[in-house]
Amino acid sequence: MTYTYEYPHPAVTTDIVILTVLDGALKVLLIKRGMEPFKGKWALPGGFIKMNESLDTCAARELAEEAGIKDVYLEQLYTFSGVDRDPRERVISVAYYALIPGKNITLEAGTDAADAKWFAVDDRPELSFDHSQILDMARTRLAAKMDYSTVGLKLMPAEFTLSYLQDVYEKATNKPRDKRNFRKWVFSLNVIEATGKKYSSGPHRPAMLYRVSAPEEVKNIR
Amino acid sequence: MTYTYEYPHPAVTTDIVILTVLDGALKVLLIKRGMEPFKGKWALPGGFIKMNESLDTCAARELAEEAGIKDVYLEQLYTFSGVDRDPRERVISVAYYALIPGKNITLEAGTDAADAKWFAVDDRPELSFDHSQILDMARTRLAAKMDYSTVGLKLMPAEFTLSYLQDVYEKATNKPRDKRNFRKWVFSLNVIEATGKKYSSGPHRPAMLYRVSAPEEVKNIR
DNA sequence: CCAAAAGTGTTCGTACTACACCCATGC
DNA sequence: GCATGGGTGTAGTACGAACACTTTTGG
Repeated sequence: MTYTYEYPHPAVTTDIVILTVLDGALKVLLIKRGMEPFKGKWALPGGFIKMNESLDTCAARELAEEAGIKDVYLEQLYTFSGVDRDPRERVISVAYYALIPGKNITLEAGTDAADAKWFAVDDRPELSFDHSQILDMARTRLAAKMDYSTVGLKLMPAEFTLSYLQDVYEKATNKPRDKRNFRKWVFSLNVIEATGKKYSSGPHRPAMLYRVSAPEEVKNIR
Repeated sequence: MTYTYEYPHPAVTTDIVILTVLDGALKVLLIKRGMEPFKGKWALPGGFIKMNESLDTCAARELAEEAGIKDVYLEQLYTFSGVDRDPRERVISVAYYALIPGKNITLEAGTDAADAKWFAVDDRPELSFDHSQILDMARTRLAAKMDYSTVGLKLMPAEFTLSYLQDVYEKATNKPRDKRNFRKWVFSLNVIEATGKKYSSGPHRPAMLYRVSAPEEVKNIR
């Protein structure tokens, strides 16, 4: 079956930058391409939009299909439209970024899950298409947004220590923070609460565990 | 001539929210539609992308064709993709916003220029498609961005007084500013410089005229 | 008792807020 | 000389930045 139009139409895809902090570094999930073009090279997960879904839905679907990831924070980033960005045909890509907790990540089997892998954003292979540019923009946006909103909490698991939270902030924004100032700042936001539990991780004082008070909400600061 | 694809492709358009401060209010340029759907109703200028142009180019072209406006600040806003946002066919719209100085505006004749008109954003007719939603987002984005960047200067003519600048900021962000504090703030940014000229507008002390130091640059603050 | 990370307060500087009067001009 | 908008300074407050030691635990 084919589809015919009176005027030429571009193809439209979503590409998703899936970010997390894992093993002490900001990481991105990449997929090894199984088909031309760029066969065997790494790329962001993504795919063509269907006629009966919105872009948000498309991004969420691709995330589930290609990476086995569901129910995560997903936000539209930017739309890329370079005329020659895809060698096959004219493709306009609406980029999204997703934030997921760095703990308890199991890459469930998707279509290509065997070829999905986490890479440190700062030590990544050459990417397909203009995906390197997209990744850079996602990273910049995340760093900026963590300073004026509470998106950073989307990188947190259900329960976490303040040291872990600080580490995630430092890795995601690539800036060191002072321990006492960071804690004062977080508490002043009124977005986390103590669970009452403690977490022992070695021969030293155990840390208090916290949770996000309103997990769904992302509020702007300032 | 027709165009055929193996899979269905959506149409892609750009829609442009052209904003300015005019007669003491934030205004948007709307165009009366000459064709169905929504014939006779007001809409944002915009149109379908061509196969050999990027979205930025498309937005700039539509701006020139439909409103006769060239060489202005233009920034991608968001991509709208509701399945039923256009009754004709599946259309994905990449929204842009443009900022232009409120003085010396002459609506040069474009294709539909006779039917282009400025409306106060707060007192506008019912809009076609989802353009009301797009306009609201542009307005919110502008107000936010004027607090942490120097985009606001894109609303300034070549030479302007500080009172006029303050008025534009107040109208665009919908918040009053203290005169002395506003002036201190602007000067601390180091983005405007005195021309040495004065401007008399009535039976009172004439105002100093200023210009933007680096007209092309838009820098982030904080 | 030793090593290791958790937890905790104070001081300082800067930036934003609030606020009221004199100045220069046209008529 | 009077009406009108243009132009200016200071004091108080709040927020971010810098900075070091005690606490609790496991081994």
